[in-house]
Amino acid sequence: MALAFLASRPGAFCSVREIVDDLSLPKRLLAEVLKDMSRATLVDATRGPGGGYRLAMDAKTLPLSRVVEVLEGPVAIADCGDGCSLQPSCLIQTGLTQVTASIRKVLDNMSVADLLDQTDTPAPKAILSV
Amino acid sequence: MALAFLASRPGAFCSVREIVDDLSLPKRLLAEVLKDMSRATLVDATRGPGGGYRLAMDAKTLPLSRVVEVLEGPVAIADCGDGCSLQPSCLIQTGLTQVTASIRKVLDNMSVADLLDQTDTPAPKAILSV
DNA sequence: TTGTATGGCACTATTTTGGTGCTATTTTAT
DNA sequence: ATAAAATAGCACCAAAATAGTGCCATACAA
Repeated sequence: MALAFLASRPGAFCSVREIVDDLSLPKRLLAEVLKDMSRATLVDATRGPGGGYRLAMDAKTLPLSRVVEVLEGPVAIADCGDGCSLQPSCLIQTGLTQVTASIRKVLDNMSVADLLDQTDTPAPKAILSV
Repeated sequence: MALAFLASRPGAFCSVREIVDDLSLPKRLLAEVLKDMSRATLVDATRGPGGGYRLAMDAKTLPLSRVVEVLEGPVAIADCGDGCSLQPSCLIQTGLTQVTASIRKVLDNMSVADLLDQTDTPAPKAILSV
């Protein structure tokens, strides 16, 4: 939600207060999240009065997969691989990998700009054809 | 994993013990899960000696979306809608709905048969084209 | 130099999820 | 008949993940 907010005000630095007032989110929590995103260079930050955050790039070039990775770690539906004790007898590991890959593609092909409500977004580019 | 196991033994009733021994899963837990699936008619169950579970349909006709719904409820990446307090100020509700729809499509188009390790599965049919 | 704003880190609390205890009921083989 | 094998149901516990807070340091601009 915060990234969408920033995307709706391209280039402008928005303070946590500003965002929180508009979106009615817990201030401290959003601050924490934006710090993480700042560390991951998804957003630029400036301090002091008039400071705040802004997207570090065009919202169209920021895929959701990147956002998910920053907030929740690698895109996955299960912790398969390396240390899983079930691995030897697991019949579906490669299958799960395929599912994960497909979901990852969905997130790769949808950007923060696409996420924003379709008030001015022309056409979403993430279409799943079977 | 259990459904894949059952898919690998089409038509045969497999007991919880049998599955658990092969897959090294907690017996009691798998029993619970299979009960849920039985209630949801994903699997058939018979009691008594020689009884157990089997898939209620061809593994190819059982989409992963159905399995997810039974085990975890409606496919969703957030509880948007009705009772969400953030809804009025939320800028991404329709966007999230689109993401969910795309992910749902992935799960709709992949079956338990596809999930099974590609030892005899010809070609996965869930391919994501952009 | 003061007020506004982010940076960092540790910590608490709540929810979700993995897992268990116990008992009843159905079914088949002896 | 009856005992053993198996599912059905439900409440409960434990561990892990996630939402949220406290506190202080640091930077920046008027």
